[in-house]
Amino acid sequence: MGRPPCCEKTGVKKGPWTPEEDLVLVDYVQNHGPGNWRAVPTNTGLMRCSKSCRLRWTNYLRPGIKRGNFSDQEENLIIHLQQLLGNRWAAIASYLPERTDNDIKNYWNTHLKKKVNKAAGGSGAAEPKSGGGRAAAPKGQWERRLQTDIHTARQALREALSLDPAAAALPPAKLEPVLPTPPAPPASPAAYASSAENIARLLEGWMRPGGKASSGGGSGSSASAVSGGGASASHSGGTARTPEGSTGTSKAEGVGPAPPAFSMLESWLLEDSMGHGDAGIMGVPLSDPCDFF
DNA sequence: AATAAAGTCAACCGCGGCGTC
DNA sequence: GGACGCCGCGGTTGACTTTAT
Repeated sequence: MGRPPCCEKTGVKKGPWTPEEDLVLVDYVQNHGPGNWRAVPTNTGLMRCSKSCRLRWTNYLRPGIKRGNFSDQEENLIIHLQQLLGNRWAAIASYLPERTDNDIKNYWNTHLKKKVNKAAGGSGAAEPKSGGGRAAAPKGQWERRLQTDIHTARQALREALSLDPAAAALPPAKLEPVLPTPPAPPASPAAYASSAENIARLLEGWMRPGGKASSGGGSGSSASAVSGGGASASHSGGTARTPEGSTGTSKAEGVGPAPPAFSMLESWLLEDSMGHGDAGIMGVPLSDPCDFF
């Protein structure tokens, strides 16, 4: 009614992305930076809608994202954050810089939900359900509410991290100076270059005879070589991945070291324990305590 | 070895928020 | 102040893979 479908334009391609399309998109983002997605299809000739381009970039081509292989710390963190924030995957993802909201959402729906439900004895208490899909409160309000929850969140994080022996074993020396705010997306050309490397590897695996070229998209879409069976090839950013094109699921990968995100979180927690307070958390100063609700 | 069922994940859809005119 | 357009988010779907029978 009010709004026409975003991709009503005829000729807009849907479905899995091909490596060629990925290359075009990466090339464009390298030159122009992410953003102005509306202009991407027209400037690149990609027969994709702007949304699709943005999604592809943020979920797969963006450098520095890690896929599959969620560690116990990450699991615990997601569970706790989910309890605190509800299904605000973007907000949760901001605490896991290497993970995309889509990835976290999928992981929650496929793994953690069951896990938590089981742990809760099927009481169904695991889902706070922050108001039927959309936030029950306006954004500004929930952000403020989130800030009030910071202490609770920290406790939860501490809990989450302390539950995992591996976390406790992490040498404090690894902790880096930290911004408590979620890391900003990479902006330097070098960062984009790493994305180009992703694509290069992707193509490498795609063209390799044994590389399961089109196994993914059984229905003839070569892109599934990227997103399906060979999906892992497209996301080397940050984590070393074998070009074997394993299924991209967690079992296909070895257990890696704790992600930097956890160093950050731990550092944040440490800072807190040392009395550095909330300054800077969420990067948004709480203007007025009276604003709460 | 073949088939069915379950699990996983990439992508799409629709909605709401925010900025601009 | 209202209308319009773009962006981002969360829910959902469909295709593919893996596991069980």
